Amino acid sequence: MDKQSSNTLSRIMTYAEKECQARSLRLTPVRRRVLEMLVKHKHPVSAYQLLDELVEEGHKPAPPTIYRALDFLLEQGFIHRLATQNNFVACTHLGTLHMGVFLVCKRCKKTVELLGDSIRETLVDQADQNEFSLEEALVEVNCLCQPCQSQQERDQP
Amino acid sequence: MDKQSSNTLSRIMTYAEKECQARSLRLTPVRRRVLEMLVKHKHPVSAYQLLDELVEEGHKPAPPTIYRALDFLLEQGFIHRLATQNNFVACTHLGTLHMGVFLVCKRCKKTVELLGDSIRETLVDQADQNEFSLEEALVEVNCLCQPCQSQQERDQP
DNA sequence: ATATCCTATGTTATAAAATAACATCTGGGG
DNA sequence: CCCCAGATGTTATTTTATAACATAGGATAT
Repeated sequence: MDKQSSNTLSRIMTYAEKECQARSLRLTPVRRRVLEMLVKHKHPVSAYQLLDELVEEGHKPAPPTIYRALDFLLEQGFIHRLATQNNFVACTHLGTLHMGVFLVCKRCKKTVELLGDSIRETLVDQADQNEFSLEEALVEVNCLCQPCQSQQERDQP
Repeated sequence: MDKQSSNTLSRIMTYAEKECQARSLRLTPVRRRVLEMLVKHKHPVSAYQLLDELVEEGHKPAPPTIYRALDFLLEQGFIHRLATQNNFVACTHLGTLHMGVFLVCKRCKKTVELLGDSIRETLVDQADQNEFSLEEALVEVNCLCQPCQSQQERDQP
């Protein structure tokens, strides 16, 4: 891993630790390990992928252990869930109030998380008009990233 | 069923038939039946609920049959999939170019589909800035509808 | 210190959602 | 009529997620 992502990783872990302390919650070894793994991955990963990685490390947790850790991290806003992919991904806007808006390349799965402020405004508005109160939202956008667009053109000219 | 929804049902089925004809595709009995069931339901329903209903009717299809029908209906844009709920719902804006934007009451599951034009514009914009080309998007908004807000207040004052 | 309680984790089993792989049917074009 | 592509049937399996109950471990009060 390069210096940049290493910095990012440690900064995120420090942030998570402080947040947990502030909220009187425990960032236990399993939770910490799962968060670390998610931060290190470039792409969203599934619960069972995480499970397999832990098994390789010697730990042998069962599915509920992973799902409980994921639930915790979701609740604290440290990670997001991409429902169309059955995947989880570390939040890249920790500490910033935002809505989960994701561009996902449907070919290589490269994922970019946006802040989605203007979308949030629109949604609050439209929810209001329909007498719904917005609680939380998930926006998943199936895309092609630039390299995959080029590749696609080469594949099917 | 009241006259209004009956009209809606038959109008939708007629629309689907014409569209299939125009595209040289077959709205087979299974596909037709699944679409009918989805239109009749007020809330999004799961593939296995649909399966159970067909079993009750005497038909005894296996999961692949339902999923193939659902895939067909999704491709034709007659229905949408709500990924966070593992549910499917009939499109309420047939014939209108739109993006799937859903307000879903997290208590009673009442669901409203919006056209989402302004959100689409925003997303195209932001995808562009990130060198992604938008293909399709899913926006699911967890909400509380007005009656459920009131109920919630009564439950937990 | 230790009893107690709450939270987290371990463990086993199972439910729920989706798909793979292959067989069979069917209906429209030659 | 025959053929073939597309649709459905069938069986088995994979993938994702949770239920239910047992155990451990850390903070708090006494």
